[in-house]
Order: sequence, then C-alpha cells, then structure tokens
Amino acid sequence: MKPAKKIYSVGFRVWINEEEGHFMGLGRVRLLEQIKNTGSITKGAKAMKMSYRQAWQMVEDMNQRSEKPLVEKTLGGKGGGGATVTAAGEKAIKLFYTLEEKVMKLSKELSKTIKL
Amino acid sequence: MKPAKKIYSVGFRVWINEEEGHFMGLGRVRLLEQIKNTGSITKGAKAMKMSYRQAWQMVEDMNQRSEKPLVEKTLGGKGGGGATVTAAGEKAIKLFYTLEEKVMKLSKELSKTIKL
DNA sequence: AACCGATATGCTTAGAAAAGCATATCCAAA
DNA sequence: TTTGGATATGCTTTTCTAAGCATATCGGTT
Repeated sequence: MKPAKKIYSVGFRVWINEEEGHFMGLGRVRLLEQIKNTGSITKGAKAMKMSYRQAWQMVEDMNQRSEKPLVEKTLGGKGGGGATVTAAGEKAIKLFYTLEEKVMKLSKELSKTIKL
Repeated sequence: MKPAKKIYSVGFRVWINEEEGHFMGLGRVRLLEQIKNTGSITKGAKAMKMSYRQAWQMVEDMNQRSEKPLVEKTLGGKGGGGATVTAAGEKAIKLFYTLEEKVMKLSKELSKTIKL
C-alpha cells in the first residue's frame, strides 16, 4: 500500500490594474460594499475593522484614478454627511467579482491536475 | 469626439497551497532556481537579495511540508557544503510555471474584456 | 446661528515582517 | 587534524505599514 499523499491546491488573487498600477482588489471591493450598506465611509471602515484614515485614502485613490468617481461624498445635512456608491462603483464591484469568478473556476480545475 | 479612456488590466498572483496553507509562490520558486544555479542557499539568497536566514527558513518549510525534500543540503566537503535542488524540486518548479502560465493566459483575455 | 455627525488631514504610535549580527556546528578533502 | 565554506539558529535592530489620536472643516437641518 502506498503512503497517503498530500493534497495540494492552487491559490490565487486577482485585482484590476489601472495605468499606474494596482487599482482595486478584494479589500477595496469589500470596502465599497460596506460603504454602500452603511451609507458612510466611517461606518464602512468600522465594519471592515480598518482605520477611517486608510478607508478614506482608498476611496480617494479610487475616485481619482477612475474615469468617474466610484463613491460620492456629501458634507453636512441631517446625519452630518455620508457617502454612497455611484453607478460606476456598482459596475466596478460586479466586474471584479466576474473576473474573480472566472479565475476561481480555472484554479479549481488546475487544482485537480496537481501531482507532486 | 469622446474623451480618451483609461486602460485597465487584470493582475494576478498564483501559488500552491498544501494542507496547512501557502506552500510555494513565485518568490520561493525563484529561490529554488537560484539555489540550483549557485549550488548553495547562501549564494542563492544573495542573488535574491534576501537574508540567508529567511532563505534557509523557506527551504526548511518547503522540505518539511512536501512529500519529498525539494532541496538537499550537504555539510562539509570541498566547498564546505552546499545545496542542490532535487528531482522533486525541479518538478515543483515546472508545475508552478505551468499553472502560472495558464492563469496568465486567462488574465490577458479577461483584460481585453474590461469596460469601466 | 447653533448643532451634529461625517468628511478631511496632519502627526504620532504601535506592531509585524524583514534584515542584520553573532556564533556554533558540520564534515569531506587535503 | 587542520582547513574552509556552508549549514544551522538565537537574538537584536531596522524598516515599513497600519493603526490611532487629535482637530479643523463642511453644510443641510432645525
């Protein structure tokens, strides 16, 4: 009887590059979703357990480097302000998941073929 | 005339997981290649511009977690010792590049389809 | 005009990962 | 048995990133 073999699999990460490099990966997509759910960067950041500062910088970077802003911010108002995900933002989220899904599918297939 | 659109592309990283998690990615594969080329972990690490300590730990981790060692070490001898990549190691290197190549191909195709 | 909660931003602090240093050990070859 | 260069491993230091703190600003609503 042969010895029990270890099981190996293919891991992966995908992201979207803009001309200057990394534009958005899973972390930023999740942040966008949280902003959408909570209505503000502050609450979204809290839900992600990341600092407001970092979240704000991510949003800023995405907005600056995409053709149209992915997040719209408002100051003042009933709740003091807030943030919402734009249509362009929604589109980006969907695109990311589509890409990830396709790579995921491939990686699962490849995992089956691994023999070491 | 429409405004010039930004160009986006899909970035990715692949690696091989063993049961306990991350087993080997591009960095470790390159290290293996350098060890093969130079005949020692010390020189391989130098070529990679990483500390010997880290390189040694990586080799140790890979050896312990693969069925057969990927790197064989020798102590003493003409040059004081050295290290060589085993057949299993070579196989792992080739496997990694094969996987990466396939994901690369897909990501290039997906890059063409991105519309934001 | 006062209020409120969020945005906006500089500056400091803490925590983790890599690097670096020191040194003991190994053993075939000469 | 001495040599030499590499392996092996603990400990310290540097480095970089993320977190945290403090505070000013914004502007619709009341």
